[in-house]
Amino acid sequence: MKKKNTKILLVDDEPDVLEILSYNLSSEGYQIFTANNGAKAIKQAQKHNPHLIILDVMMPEMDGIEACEQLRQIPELSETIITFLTARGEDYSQVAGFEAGADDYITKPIKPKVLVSKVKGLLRRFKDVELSDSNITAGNLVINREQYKVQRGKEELILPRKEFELLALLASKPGKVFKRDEILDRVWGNEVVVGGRTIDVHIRKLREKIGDDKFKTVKGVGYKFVI
Amino acid sequence: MKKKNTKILLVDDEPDVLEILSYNLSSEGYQIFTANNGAKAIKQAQKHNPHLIILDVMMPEMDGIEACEQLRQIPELSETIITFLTARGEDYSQVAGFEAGADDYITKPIKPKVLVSKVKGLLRRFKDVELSDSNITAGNLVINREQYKVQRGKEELILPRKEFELLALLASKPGKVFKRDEILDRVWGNEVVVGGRTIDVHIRKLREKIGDDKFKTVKGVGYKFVI
DNA sequence: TGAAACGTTACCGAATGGTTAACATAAATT
DNA sequence: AATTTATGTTAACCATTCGGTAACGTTTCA
Repeated sequence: MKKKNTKILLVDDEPDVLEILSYNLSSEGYQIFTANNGAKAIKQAQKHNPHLIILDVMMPEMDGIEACEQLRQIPELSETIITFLTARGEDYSQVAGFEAGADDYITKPIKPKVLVSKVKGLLRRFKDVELSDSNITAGNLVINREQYKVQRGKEELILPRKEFELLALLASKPGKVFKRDEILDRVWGNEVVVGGRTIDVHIRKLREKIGDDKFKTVKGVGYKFVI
Repeated sequence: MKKKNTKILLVDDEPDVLEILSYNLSSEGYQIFTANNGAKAIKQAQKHNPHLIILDVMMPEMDGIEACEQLRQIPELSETIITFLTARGEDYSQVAGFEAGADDYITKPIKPKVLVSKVKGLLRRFKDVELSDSNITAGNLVINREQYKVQRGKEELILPRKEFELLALLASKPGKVFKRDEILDRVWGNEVVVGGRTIDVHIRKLREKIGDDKFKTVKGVGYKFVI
């Protein structure tokens, strides 16, 4: 899964903290939602079903611990990772936090680099589960995301990254036509702007390696992978 | 043996940590003793002859390593399992810990569930027999984390720490591509920031020692170990 | 037929990784 | 404690390849 589709909910009563977290994480490409108290956090969580929730312990009214406990009651959020923000040295809140069902904690003051790598680490766990048995099988192709390789029958193909991503996308739903927009979005990402012929060239390369017949052009729309 | 008769000695200088460990383990039915420094730990151990000692590495005065070494001198405690509490990523303390005679380690932050199941596991091992299965076998390599040794066929390789950790990580899932991010995170730890070529250099050394063909580069993604 | 969309090729620049040596630091040895 | 050795990291440079674009060719369909 692309970062773009990874949702993070930030909960803190201080706007400044929200802002810095927000800035750092969204510039990493995550999709960010925020809430400034426990009640709103729960609403947001139910609405967006985020992958990760970063929760300040110290908040007026409903504190982080309580919010966490309530979040953990929501079945849809059972797979969500919850991590606390605590001031350094507040050991007790860590203890209570784990009891309330948190998976980790992040200590203030927040260092952007540490934050980002911590978040990556936490999400990796989630991704690993997602990816672990996510081999795509399409026709005589087996696409293994974890190993970044493609098997066609007995032979093993190693594709460059973009080609691999493109193939993986198309083959994830054989027969489905992916619009050019959609392909750009999911393989290249929204930020990057590339020229009009770029996709074609990559399709060309795939056709060369995998077989002309596997990739059909739907004029005016996009491409599809057929078995 | 009934849990009720299983004695556990907890040693940590932070009362909060003692409290949570104590709470979780005693609610599992174990008989708990505590100490807040190395010297007291030794006294307690001699007095109660516990089955398991959980020892924080970082303590003022006598640290966990030293305490462990002294505990290991006591003949009555030869059957006692000693496990360390370490912060995640403190690889070295693990090494030193094993050298000092520890049987295992538990990483902070402590998650109650993990703690309990780990403790159960340790005690089960104690009941059964000594059997270390923390060896990774990949191809003709046997990687022994406990002894920090690598065997290739009959010959025994001693690798420097980082090289060993890197190899152990890659070989833990042969075929899986580990992204550079992930490698940095898991071998170097997420606070440490090292230059961009550091991983490459270590891969180079491994390739020299283990074999060029075992380590494949996936450009733009990372490295994988292949059998 | 001609405009729009896609296909193809060749080429270039940037990104990425490889390699070596030098430097820094930690460990071991005396 | 001083010296030597081993390990870890960085810097500098090289080699490769990947991704993208331009330019032109081809198909499609009104």
